[in-house]
Amino acid sequence: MQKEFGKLDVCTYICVVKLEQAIQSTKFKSEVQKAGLNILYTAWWLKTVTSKELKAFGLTHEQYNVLRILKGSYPEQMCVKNIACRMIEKNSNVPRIIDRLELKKLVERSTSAFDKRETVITLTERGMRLLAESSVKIDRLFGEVLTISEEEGAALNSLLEKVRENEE
Amino acid sequence: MQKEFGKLDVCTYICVVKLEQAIQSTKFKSEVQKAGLNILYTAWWLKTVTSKELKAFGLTHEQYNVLRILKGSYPEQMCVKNIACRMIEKNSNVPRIIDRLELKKLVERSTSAFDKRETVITLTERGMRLLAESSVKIDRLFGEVLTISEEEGAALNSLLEKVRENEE
DNA sequence: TAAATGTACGTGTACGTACATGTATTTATC
DNA sequence: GATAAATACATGTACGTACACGTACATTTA
Repeated sequence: MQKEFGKLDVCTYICVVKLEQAIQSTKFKSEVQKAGLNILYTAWWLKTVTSKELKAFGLTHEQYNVLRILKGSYPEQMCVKNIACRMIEKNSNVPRIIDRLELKKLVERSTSAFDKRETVITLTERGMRLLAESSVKIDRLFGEVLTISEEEGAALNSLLEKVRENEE
Repeated sequence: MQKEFGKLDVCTYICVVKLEQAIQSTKFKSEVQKAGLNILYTAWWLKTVTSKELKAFGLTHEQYNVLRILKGSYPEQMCVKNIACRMIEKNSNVPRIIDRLELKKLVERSTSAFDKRETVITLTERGMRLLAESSVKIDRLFGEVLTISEEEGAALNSLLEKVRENEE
């Protein structure tokens, strides 16, 4: 049985449009405050939608990201540090994610010859194959789900960068 | 020592504006794909900024949210289910978050008289006080950090709702 | 009213995040 | 060249998420 919240279950939430309905709140202090919550909620929504798709491949969102980053510099290998600095969530514990990928034989660890402190990660044949299969699905999903136009995408990008303009 | 990624440490990331710089990538397939990553990154950024502020109060982002939700219906009590359906992350394990708030004596659990399956949560005096102090700080932080205008906030909100318009 | 079904919540597990610390190795400094 | 500082990574802990399942209680149905 699917977990439920109020009258809506998790599947329903994925189709819910309005923030007010999603978090059962109508009183926001301002559009700006609402935007903050909206960013958090939309990120959760995006992650959930893609995670559901990745489940068929036995991958988590984060494991998929690491595989994609590795592919990005293929055939050049990458060390853990260089993977970490490309992750979206900057506190990702990359060694731990690598542990799981290694268990599934999707990547291999070896010590760098140039700097023995570095652990160099290689995508295996199997990892390449799984990534190829899953990324087709994910790209298609994004195409189906994110139906905003390029212009709207660009507008969204410039607004989000503006949001992040200020430091602490 | 602060954890580092490439040349940037976590504190630096908080001030980084451009997504390209943040995730060390310049080749996005489209503005729409970039927007997807931008939403995820901005959400991480927002959470990190507020979590740092909440640390002074011994609260996590999620614990703070639960306290705020409780205050929202104060003095009326809330059951676990009704808290859960107001959380931004819909799979939050609310009983576990309540466990920690209860340990810190910020809330109290009791069984509902109307429906013995329900656990009713009450904000304690101490919880009220801590929430009051911390929310002043958080509201101020948001005011300082989110310097977009109300119009920009409204534009952002309508774009984000458009992003979520499509189901799986 | 007895049995079946549904609901609310607690709890267990795998995984991820945030952060601190330990260890091996490299680089900087004297 | 020896020592100190910095770096790369692994690992431990507390907490959160995603999800499955168990138990107590409520509601529906026969």
